[in-house]
Amino acid sequence: MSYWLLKSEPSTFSIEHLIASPNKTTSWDGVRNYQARNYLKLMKKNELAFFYHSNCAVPSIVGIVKITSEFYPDATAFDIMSPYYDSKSTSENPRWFVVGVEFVRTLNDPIPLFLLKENPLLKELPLVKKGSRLSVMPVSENEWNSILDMENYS
DNA sequence: GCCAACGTTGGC
DNA sequence: GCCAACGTTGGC
Repeated sequence: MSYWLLKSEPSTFSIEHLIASPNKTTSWDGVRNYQARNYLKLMKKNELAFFYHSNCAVPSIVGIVKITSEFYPDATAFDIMSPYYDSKSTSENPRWFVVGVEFVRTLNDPIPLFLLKENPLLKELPLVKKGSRLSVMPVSENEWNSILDMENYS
């Protein structure tokens, strides 16, 4: 059982968008970074992930989601009208993938990035490292629990 | 294979 | 809006 963290810009797709989606479920599309993609491919059904809002006024972990389906090809890469189109990804040889994600809950209070950075137990989390742009990352069980411990103190 | 140039991410 | 850090591209 692994834990994860997924970044999204709320102006593009926020956790409110996820709640408003059919069955509160979506396919996590548009990942176009090899390291992030490789983590997507490791995700197993029923594993949990934090939902993080990036590139906004107060970047924060805002909720928890569950993996509902393991990786399959990202159709947006085949769609010439999509901003995520990639001519090098074909249905015969797909380059990019999605997983299915379902809303679990929002946090009682979002945990802002600056507080995550202050927690010495999270020093190794890629999210808090300078210059880190990774949009899909693993979270260790200890880190997962440490973050949940912060939920009601922020 | 190197690396300069470029485009993107994302905190601030 | 700025810009540092990063990843990718492509000439050589």
